Amino acid sequence: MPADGDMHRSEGAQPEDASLPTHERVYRRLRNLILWGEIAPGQPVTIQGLTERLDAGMTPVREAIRRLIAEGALDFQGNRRVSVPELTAAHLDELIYARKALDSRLTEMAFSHITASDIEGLEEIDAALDRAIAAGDIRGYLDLNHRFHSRIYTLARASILTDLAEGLWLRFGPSLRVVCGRVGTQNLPDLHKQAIAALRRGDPTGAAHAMEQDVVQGMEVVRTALSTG
Amino acid sequence: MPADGDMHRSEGAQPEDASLPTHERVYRRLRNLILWGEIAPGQPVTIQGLTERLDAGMTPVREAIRRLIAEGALDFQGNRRVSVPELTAAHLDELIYARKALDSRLTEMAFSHITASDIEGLEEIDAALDRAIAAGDIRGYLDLNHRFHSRIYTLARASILTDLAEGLWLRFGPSLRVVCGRVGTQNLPDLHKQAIAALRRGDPTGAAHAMEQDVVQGMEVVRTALSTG
DNA sequence: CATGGCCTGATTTGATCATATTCTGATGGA
DNA sequence: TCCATCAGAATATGATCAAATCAGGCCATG
Repeated sequence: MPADGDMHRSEGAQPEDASLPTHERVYRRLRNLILWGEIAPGQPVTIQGLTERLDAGMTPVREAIRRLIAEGALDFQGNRRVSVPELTAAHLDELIYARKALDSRLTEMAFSHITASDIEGLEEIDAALDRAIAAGDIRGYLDLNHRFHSRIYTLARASILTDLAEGLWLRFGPSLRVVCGRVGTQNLPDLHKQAIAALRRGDPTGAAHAMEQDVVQGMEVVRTALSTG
Repeated sequence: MPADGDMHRSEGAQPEDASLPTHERVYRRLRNLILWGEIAPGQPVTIQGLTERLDAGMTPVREAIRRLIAEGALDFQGNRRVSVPELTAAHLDELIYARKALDSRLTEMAFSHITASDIEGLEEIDAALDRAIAAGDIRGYLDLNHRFHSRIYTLARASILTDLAEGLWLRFGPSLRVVCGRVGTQNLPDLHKQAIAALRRGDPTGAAHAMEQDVVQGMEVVRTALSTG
């Protein structure tokens, strides 16, 4: 009977706050630190430094670091040295290729499962994204842009490809923030509306193509910013 | 002075024996256990079981498991349960798509750097692979086939795409062994010679296409074996 | 009286920490 | 310039604590 059980679910502000194991919490916090550029690329990462900064024991920190290394978000430089990797032009080419392949395919797959309310959800995110751009809210733009793509991944119900795609965000995310600080929000690409329109009209190939273009344009902004920086 | 230290290097057969950190050694051994199907898909993996089996402390085992979970080689099923994931038809579709995209692209990129001696190295591996097929040596076939692809990845000098591609091997490797036990080695695909010929004649697109076909055919063998099993 | 669900406690397993050990990189003297 | 010493950080262990699973018995019910 559903009378008891499942009480006081409301406590905790962020969804990350629940009584998850410490290593999981440390992992997420550290990942966000990296993703939001609060640990700059090239900067070394020490275990003991993190135990203080995150107020956690060594074992959880250690596991979080290993995990992020495996995901490519951190770089293990042989001699016990760990740092946030810096994005090179060559790496960017690889990332563009992989993201094109993954995001377009996932968009195509999402079409098979998508419902009208799913599309509305995407439009909501995109509308919020427009507001963030108009307001010059860079952090909001980055967050919502990621959320838009991430939502599509979820709809595709393709766990492996989603894993791969999310993993790529960890690799260029740290540089995104640096880059956007220089570029501003005025001419950021947003082909999301084209993708949504294609989904609505029942054109998965068109949607996939639009998303692919969105990815390319976004990554090209990064490239120019990197080369001029 | 090299007089002392570094004595009796000869013990231990594999090259994995060197004085690497324990967590690294544990990681590799565990990865091989998974890759060679010695831990069957679906079978649970416990930390304490591995500390005994691999004769290591808890911390290194723990780190190795986290790493393999992050790489998708192990599956963390909510409540502390860790196991080798089982390959479904849907997962196989995703893997085929990703491998097609990655292997073909990496072959193309390898062409830019490839030398005559590199090609000879590939031919050597492929010749050994033929011998393994003729001898019905399944394990040898699997090992050499992986080595062939892996060599190409190395030549491409694309660290991110290589990471992704190697990660995929961890996902279907465990099932490969099971599958090949049923199929035998007679009609295993080997389009490597076409790829090598294309590389030799200076045709990167042809080489990429050949490798893509090789991947597809190999994965299709897995698919039929999975569906009939 | 037999059966099935539920509860409880024992055991297994995971999570975390404090600590000992080893290794790296740097510094300073020969 | 090179080597030895030294500080500091990472690696690794085992102990301890907490959580979850499983088994077996109890009670209610048919």
